[in-house]
Formats: sequence, structure tokens, C-alpha cells
Amino acid sequence: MHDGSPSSQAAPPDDVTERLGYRLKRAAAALRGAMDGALRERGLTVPQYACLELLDQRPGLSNAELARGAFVTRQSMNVVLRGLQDAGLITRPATTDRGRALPAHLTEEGHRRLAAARSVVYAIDQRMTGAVPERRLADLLADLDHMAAALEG
Amino acid sequence: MHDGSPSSQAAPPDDVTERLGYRLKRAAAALRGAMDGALRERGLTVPQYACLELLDQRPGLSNAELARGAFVTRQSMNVVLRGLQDAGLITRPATTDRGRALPAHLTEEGHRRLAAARSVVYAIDQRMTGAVPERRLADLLADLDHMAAALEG
DNA sequence: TCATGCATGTCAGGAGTTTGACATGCAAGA
DNA sequence: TCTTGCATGTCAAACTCCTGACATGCATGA
Repeated sequence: MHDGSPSSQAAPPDDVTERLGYRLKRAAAALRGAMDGALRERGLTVPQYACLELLDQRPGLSNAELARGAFVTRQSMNVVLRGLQDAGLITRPATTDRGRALPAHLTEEGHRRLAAARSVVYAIDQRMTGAVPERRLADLLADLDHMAAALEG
Repeated sequence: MHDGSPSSQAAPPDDVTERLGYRLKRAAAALRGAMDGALRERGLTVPQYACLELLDQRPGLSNAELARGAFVTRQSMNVVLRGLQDAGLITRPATTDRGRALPAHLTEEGHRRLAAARSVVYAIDQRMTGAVPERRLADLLADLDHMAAALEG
């Protein structure tokens, strides 16, 4: 280990664009831009789509749970829910017997809009996933997970 | 190919959290949060730090070039530059002979603040990089690059 | 020469997000 | 019992960022 690639305690490369953080940010920005443009034509924002997707898989999620799932604050998700509610894509009870969390559910229209949006998002996911060798995909998913866990801890 | 993991034209997993886009977003959000908190104590925002880092490596970059390098719009970078200029961390000529682009440069104070911020950002980068097996790091960087390129095209 | 295209810098407006704060509801322990 | 802690929902204000638009400067080709 006299040159080349030092092992565990190596400092980040001098060139910013060679650092993991920069690459991560670039990929995330590209994804955000692509989804933003595609969803705009469907009349949805990225957080709105994320919210619908989460509710489809786990109906009854509360505002706070949705916020965590979409990586935004409770306050932000609150306005997102309000918008979706006004648009008639979700329903949420005004009160509840048990606790304070208000469970949200998709409406029929919500399911339709989600299905329409899903097709374009799938296409984007395909384009992105297709850019990485298939045998490396599982490792990639795992690494991203570990990175997030290491930073959240 | 009758079950298990179909190859190239497979649809994204039903579980949102298993999709590449979700993992990417989660990791990026975690990174953003970590950097945000660490830099706040140094009196810098993430775009401001990115701007300083870019200018350190390639002095004389214009507003538009910095914007592309930091993945924001020209308008956003413009206010960032204004802030850094008011704080005395960078300098930018009011006019220029050739063309319209105004080359920015770090001041002495800018170098100092960048050096201080760099230490905490390095620590975060270490934490993140340390979470992925070393022999996979190069592939990971390449894959992220390919993903971004596939989406930008 | 001049017209068209392109990139840059900048202003104005609006949409989205965050920070800070407060009240409500439940659970666990003194 | 009650009180402390914690999570939730919500309001208000500030900030950040983006979209849309316009003027400037250079290059290219008619």
C-alpha cells in the first residue's frame, strides 16, 4: 500500500466531482428533474406522487408517517395532503377515536391518477436501472441503503 | 426465466422502497440533512459550500458554470454568489472586457472558511464512504455516473 | 452588413419547503 | 393520581428555489 488506492482511512479525492457525495447529488438531481418534468404533464408534483404511491401500498398512513416515507417534514407533507384532498385524490377523516393520527386513503380518482403517473415514472426508473449492469443492481441497492443508514445514525 | 429475477425489461418492484429511485432519494436526503446540519454551525449553506469548493478547484468560473456544477439554476446561484460576495468570501468584477461572463474568485477569508467547512464535510464523506465495501466503491461511482447520464440525455 | 441563434446576467413573481411554536392525545413511571 | 415524555396535527413566518421574462454580448451564416 505505497500508492494508488489507500484503504480505509483515505481522505476524499481532491477533485470534488470524484467524491461519492457529488456523484450521489448529481444522480439525485437528474432523477428529480426527470420526474419533475414527466409528472408536471400529469398535474402532479414529486412529493404528491410519492404520497400517492405510499398510500397505495400502505393505506391508512398518517401525515407524519407519510412525511418520513417521503423524506420531507410533517409541515410540508401537510400541505401536500391538503392539495391532494382538495383535488379529490385522497380522503382523510376530520377526527378519530383513538389517538391523534388521521389515516389517509386513496379515492377512486386517486387510484386512476396514480396509475397514469406510474407509467411515466416506471419508464424513468427503467432508463435509470438500465444504465447499471444487472449483476451489480442488488449491490447498488444495498450500498445506497448502507450509506443512508450510516448518515442517519 | 419463469420467475425470480427477470432480466432486462423487468418492471420495477411493487414495493416502492425496493426501487432504485427510492433508495437514491433516501441516500441523497440523508446526505443533505447531514451536510445541512454540519455546515449550519459553520455559517454556510450547502449550495454556498458547493460554490466555494468549485471555485477553489477552478477559479474564475462564471455564475452559469457554477450553477451547472451545483445542479441549481442560474438564478439560484446568482443569489448564492451575492451572499458570498456580501460576506466577503468571493470577489467578482462588475464588468468585463470579453463577453458577459463574470469570473468569480475566492478571497483569503473564503479560503479559510472553506478549509474549516471542508473538515466536517470530509468527516461526513468518510462516514458515507465507509459504509460501502471498498472493492465496490469504484463500481458504485461509475454506476451513479451512468444513471445520471441516462437521465440527463 | 445584418440577422439569427445562443449563452450569459438579472429582475419579478410564485410555488414549495423549512424552522419555530403551540395544542392535543396517549403511555409509562413516580 | 398525576406528571413527565413523546408523537401527532397545525399555524405562522422566513427562506430557498424555480419559472418566466428581458436585455446584453458574441458568433455564425446569409
